[in-house]
Amino acid sequence: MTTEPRTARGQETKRRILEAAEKVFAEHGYQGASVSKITTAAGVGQGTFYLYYPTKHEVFVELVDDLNQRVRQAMSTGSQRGTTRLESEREGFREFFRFAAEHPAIYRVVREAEFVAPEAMRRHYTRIVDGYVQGLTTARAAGEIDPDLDTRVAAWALMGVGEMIGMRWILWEGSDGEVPDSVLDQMTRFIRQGLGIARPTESAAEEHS
Amino acid sequence: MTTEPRTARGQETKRRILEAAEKVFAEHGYQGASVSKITTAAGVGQGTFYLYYPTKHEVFVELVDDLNQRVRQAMSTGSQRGTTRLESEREGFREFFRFAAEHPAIYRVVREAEFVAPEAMRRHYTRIVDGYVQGLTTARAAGEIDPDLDTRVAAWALMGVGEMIGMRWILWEGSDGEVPDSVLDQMTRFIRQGLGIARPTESAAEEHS
Amino acid sequence: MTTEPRTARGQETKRRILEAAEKVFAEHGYQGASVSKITTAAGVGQGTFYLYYPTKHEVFVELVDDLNQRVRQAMSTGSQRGTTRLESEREGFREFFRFAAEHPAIYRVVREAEFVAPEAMRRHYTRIVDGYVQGLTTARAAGEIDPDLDTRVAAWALMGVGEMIGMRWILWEGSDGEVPDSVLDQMTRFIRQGLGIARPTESAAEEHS
Amino acid sequence: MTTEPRTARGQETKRRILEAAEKVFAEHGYQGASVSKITTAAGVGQGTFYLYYPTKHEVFVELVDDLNQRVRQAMSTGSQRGTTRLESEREGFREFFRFAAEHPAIYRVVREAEFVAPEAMRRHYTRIVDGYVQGLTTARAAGEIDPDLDTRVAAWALMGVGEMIGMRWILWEGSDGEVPDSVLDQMTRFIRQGLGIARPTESAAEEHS
DNA sequence: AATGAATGAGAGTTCATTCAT
DNA sequence: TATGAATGAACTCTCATTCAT
Repeated sequence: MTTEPRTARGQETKRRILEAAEKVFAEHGYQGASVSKITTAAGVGQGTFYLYYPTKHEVFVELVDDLNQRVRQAMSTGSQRGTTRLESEREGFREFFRFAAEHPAIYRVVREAEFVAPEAMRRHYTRIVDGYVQGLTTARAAGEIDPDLDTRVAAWALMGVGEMIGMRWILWEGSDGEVPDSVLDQMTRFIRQGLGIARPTESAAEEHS
Repeated sequence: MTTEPRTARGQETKRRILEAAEKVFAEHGYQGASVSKITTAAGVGQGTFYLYYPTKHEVFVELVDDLNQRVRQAMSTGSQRGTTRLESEREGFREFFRFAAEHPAIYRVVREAEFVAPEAMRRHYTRIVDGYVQGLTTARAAGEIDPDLDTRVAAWALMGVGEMIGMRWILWEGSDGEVPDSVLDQMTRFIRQGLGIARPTESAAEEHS
Repeated sequence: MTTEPRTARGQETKRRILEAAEKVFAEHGYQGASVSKITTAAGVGQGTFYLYYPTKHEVFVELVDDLNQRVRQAMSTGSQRGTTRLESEREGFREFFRFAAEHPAIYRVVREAEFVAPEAMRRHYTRIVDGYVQGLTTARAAGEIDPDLDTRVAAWALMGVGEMIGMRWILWEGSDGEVPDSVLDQMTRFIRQGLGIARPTESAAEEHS
Repeated sequence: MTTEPRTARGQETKRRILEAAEKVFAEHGYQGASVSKITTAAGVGQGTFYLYYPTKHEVFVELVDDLNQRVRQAMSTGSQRGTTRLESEREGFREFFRFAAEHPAIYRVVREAEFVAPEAMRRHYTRIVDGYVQGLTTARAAGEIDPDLDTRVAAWALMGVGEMIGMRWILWEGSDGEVPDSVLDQMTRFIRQGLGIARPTESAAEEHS
């Protein structure tokens, strides 16, 4: 739905607009953001915006999709660091929180977007949940988690836990917030038990005080 | 911050404006709602609005607080129906979902509000979480739940689970959605385990197929 | 489709806007006219315009209808001055030209409007033609004109003659143009013969030098 | 005022732009047409337009002149088919209507142009009228028409009749409208009488039922 | 010759808010 | 208490035109 530039110069311009959009949306929210704020931030003329995006709504959608891709990438990277299911979850969340802390936009803007671009939002959440479902299904097959758990419901529950904790400790605690280890520990404990994962052996350090 | 009417007629007018505001915000979101839409829906003149509310923002805050009160009331009622901690949680959520299904506004609008009225939002979430913390603390003292769990973190986690499941099954599944019992069961199971509540005796019916 | 003011003050304002619109449309044409030019000319704020007219298009339609009413009134008045069919036609045209000379807007704007508000234009022309048809039908019944003439076709033909002559001699000859008597005479002669009206007796003065 | 291409390739390009302009102006009117729509329709880059036309206004003028030439050609051809003055008029109009039916653009666009390019319009009308004047003058010299008629006034009257009938029966009756023979007959009758042409002998078929 | 990129002025329209009645 | 009138700033979006390649 967006127009692809045909020259290198154009691509550069479009990229700058998208970056500016992220900054502006993050600072003012969807409604508070205006095309003119975006173009000013990007250092281009107002009309230039419409060369690449038909509407303000459309940049927003592209931005959400872009952020979604990046956050999933981050989570996936974190997840692969873990050797057990639990470690995977924990590291996935850690990366998620880190990403969120570096891009508070994703929280604020994405949450606000439910009203303004529902499809984009659903795509966003669904994609993340799909990742969880896959991981959980594999884990269940391997006997690592409660065999009676519905992986889809569990996945949405995990999503919710992560989102809420993130909102509370990252967004609310000032802009450079970070989820403290103690909270991450408690959260991991809750999730471990919720998923029915056996308690790690004493040697395994669950509690990184 | 809002002006209290001095006559009965005035009270009636203010009430009608608030009701209209709920309807209009629910339908159009915060930005899409206009004062004129609200006054039209309320059947009063445009100027009348400003007799009771100094700004559009202020009705919104009052509305959020009002909804918050009602949702907490509903949850509390449900909660008291339960005889064990687990039943309390389950019934609390059930009422929460029921309320949400009847007032999809609360989800949409409240979620959107994060940006537009952050203080109101924090108050909203904090109040609900406070209720949870209280319940959980009592339960922990009674030995009903995992003694090592940080009740505050757990409360936020519960909040997140409820919100996300509600969003997914109530808002997304069409407007008259309802969370199916099977999902509520799975969710309850996840929470029971997460909180470290002992499995109910066989006689207790956890699985309402 | 326009909003009626509920107070005297409002009516006055709406009237001023319509008057300003006539002036501005006359000067700049439909496209060249802007709402802001109109409101400036009317001495009101830009937003005030939208209190009474939903769009620029809508004032235009109201204006065309208004002009139409006035021009038909003028023609009718002139027409009634004549004692014979021919005199009626002649005097009707004379008034038409006089009106057009005083309101060059009607020509320019109305002609331009075919593209921008076709319905309004058709209404305009049809109403005028209807007047002609009525007059011609009566005259035909009275044996005053060619009995084999289709009054509808004749009416459109008359319309065309008047419009074109008016455009040529009023609009083109400078803004305060007036159709010279000699032209009106020639035109009347053409029409008299075209309609098959018997030549007036010598005593009757057809040629008003 | 337009730039003449120096190569065959350039000529081809300019021609394509003019053709595209006709289509686009016909569809959207003068203001609704944009240079970018024209260049897109022509399949050339936006900048290319300005190689051949200094402004949007200028293509329009060229287009009007072009259409004028074609319509006069068509009328002339029809006219020459007639053996008497009356037949000439009738056949001229027939071709005019045929052309208009095939190019509704000419009506709409040309009429709209009065405001946007008055000089072009006057040239357009004047040229057609000049043709009439010439024909009528010849006919008058040959004693075919009313010797007291001012040929110039009569020519403008004829113009008006044709335009109005065409507008009514071609533009309004759906896009593939055609002036019915009965209307053409009536119109011819009106004109014949108006011009003071003697009634054709019985053998001549005036009424093509 | 041809093009896509870029621009900024200006368009129509909305709306929270103020004010006179 | 209640109201409709009025406003102007701000918004999104369009477009004729210029320019570097």
